[in-house]
Amino acid sequence: MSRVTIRDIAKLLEVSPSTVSRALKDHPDIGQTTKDKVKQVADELGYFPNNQAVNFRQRKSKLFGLILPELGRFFSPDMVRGIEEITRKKGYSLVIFQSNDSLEKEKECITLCRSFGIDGLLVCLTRETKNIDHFQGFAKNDIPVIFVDKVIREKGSARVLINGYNAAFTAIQYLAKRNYQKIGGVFANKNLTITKRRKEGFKAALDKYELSYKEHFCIHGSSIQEIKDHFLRLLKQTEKPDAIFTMTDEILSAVIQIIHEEGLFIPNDIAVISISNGYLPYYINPKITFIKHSGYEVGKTAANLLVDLTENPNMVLQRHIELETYLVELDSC
Amino acid sequence: MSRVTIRDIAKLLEVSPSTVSRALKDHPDIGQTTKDKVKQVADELGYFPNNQAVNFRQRKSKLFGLILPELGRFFSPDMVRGIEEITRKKGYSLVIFQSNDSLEKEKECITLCRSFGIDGLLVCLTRETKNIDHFQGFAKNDIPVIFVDKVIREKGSARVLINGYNAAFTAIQYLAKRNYQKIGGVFANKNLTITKRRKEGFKAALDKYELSYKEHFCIHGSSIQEIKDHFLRLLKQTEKPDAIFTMTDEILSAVIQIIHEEGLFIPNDIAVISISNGYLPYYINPKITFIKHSGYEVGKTAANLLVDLTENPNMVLQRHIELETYLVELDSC
DNA sequence: ACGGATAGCGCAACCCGTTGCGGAAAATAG
DNA sequence: CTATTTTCCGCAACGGGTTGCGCTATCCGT
Repeated sequence: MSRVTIRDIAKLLEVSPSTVSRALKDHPDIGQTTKDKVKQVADELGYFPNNQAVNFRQRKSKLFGLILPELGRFFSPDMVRGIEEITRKKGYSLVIFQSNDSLEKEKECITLCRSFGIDGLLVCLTRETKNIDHFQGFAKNDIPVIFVDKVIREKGSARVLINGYNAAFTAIQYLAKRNYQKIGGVFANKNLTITKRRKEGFKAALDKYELSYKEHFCIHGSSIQEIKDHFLRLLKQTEKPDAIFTMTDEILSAVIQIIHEEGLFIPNDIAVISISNGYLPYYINPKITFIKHSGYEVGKTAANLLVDLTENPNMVLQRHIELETYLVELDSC
Repeated sequence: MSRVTIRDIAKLLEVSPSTVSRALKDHPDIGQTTKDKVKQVADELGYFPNNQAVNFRQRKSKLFGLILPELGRFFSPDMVRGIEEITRKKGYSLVIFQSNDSLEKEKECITLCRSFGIDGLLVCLTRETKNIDHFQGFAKNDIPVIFVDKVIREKGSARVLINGYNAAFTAIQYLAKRNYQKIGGVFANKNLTITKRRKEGFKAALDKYELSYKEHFCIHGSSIQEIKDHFLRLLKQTEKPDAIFTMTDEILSAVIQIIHEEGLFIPNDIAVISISNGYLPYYINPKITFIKHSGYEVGKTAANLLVDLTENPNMVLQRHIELETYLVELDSC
């Protein structure tokens, strides 16, 4: 059974397809009686418009693309949730692609997005991505691209992320005020902008509170396993930190596991603070204080910006948005 | 700058668009020299096919829809990850929709899917959904629909989920063998098939080990808050369970929080076992034993089945798949 | 009754790649 | 050298909704 088209309705009523088309969208050129008849027949036949045809004609797809390294368990699901929510509210749908943290796959995703004729793109870059030249194709066709969360600082690019500098700063400040002296940090891949910003905030806060930055208290890793290994080694050193800052929930989860496995207690043996989306800190016993950032808000903000850029590219002034975070105090370090 | 079409190439080479089209796909009717020239020019101009036009013509979209109540933090991100992986490997892309556990929104999502002309659909039903009549429209157009995880038992429908009965049975068996006598259970909404199946397994195992099923040791809830409230009340009763089974990670996370807040210790005060995707049990101290199910595997299996149903609807025999789970022993109850 | 305004609708092109069919030129056969 | 096949390519329609433009019929005013 083939689907009902506008021409089927037209034939049945002995009018032209254009009349049907206009009648269905209440075009003033069409008389009320005709409109009524068309709508009634459309209803009876169970007609619904073929978006493929419409979008093809209008040269738009009402689709947004979302490329992200991987659907994780903390930040990204919330972000996707926020993106999907806004996206749909505004009449768009969302196609998702995983780049698996591979630059090559990221480029594949881009090709797919282009061939689908997406109207806008949200991207969370892979850790392999060093520049954003491969997104130039979209600019040429006036298709807006917004970088989210894992971004690269490049002028002109639209970016939505949290203020990682302030978040890290706030975390260390909290520890410093509680007289922790030997503050360590566990960070993601050294080369990522997200890591750099958070480490800058980390260092600045240490500086402000006259605590020396100790390189061997800071570890970096690109995978959870690497982080676990490095952190375990850190704990085995003769001089151990008395407090640990973790820059993401993923890292926090790794650190927590090692701490438990080593039979250490929080906060007596070691205090822990993290930038977090705000779930994990509640599962842990004792709960830990964290700097709350919201994947959901980042997602919503980015999606709203994308809609604006898509529909009124020239009206949008603020193309770079950093969301602020806040302290959620759950323990008593 | 508008995008390059097949006609642009045709004009440049003074051939017909059809020749270009055929040349680009190595049609035997076209001479080698022409093919080479076409391909070269296509390359120079940065031509890439307009999928919208192609799909419109072929009356297919190479898009799969995925409707789920909400993107959670445990099972569903992994499932989506698996779906996206297979989907893309097989040449399809994935559009996601959130129904927010509302039947009305679920229907909205269906309308969107239909108007997009998706080639196949994966659905995780809302808790409000009592029947699947509103999916009939897809059947009429030979568009396969697969129900995933949260399904409704209805003959003829394609379903992929875990064997919740066996999973629950295994969990209770584990507790019974360790001589827990007063086993409680925390379940989701009573009316859901997923809940019923797991509770059946729960009861069956109690029965096998001659442990009486106590209604007041079992609680149900539709939201995390509701579950927390009920569970807290359970703990305040004079007769408390000595072990608790939780049917999902979401529920486990709620239960864990209450246990911690009440200052109870696992497993001495109360043992805990859960069906889990396998992350949360590691964050908790002490780690807890769980029945491992895999959102990732469910996603991959469902996506593979969907591809099969889409491409060879008549070849597929097995339209109902239940994945088995296994015990992961982390504690020493 | 006649000129101009307006309401109501149809024609046909358009978006872009695909494909059945037919035709001309070249190659091969006889 | 003619007849037949093969090679290579173009024409035109298709898919389904949209839209600029033009045409006719009715209406109003004078």
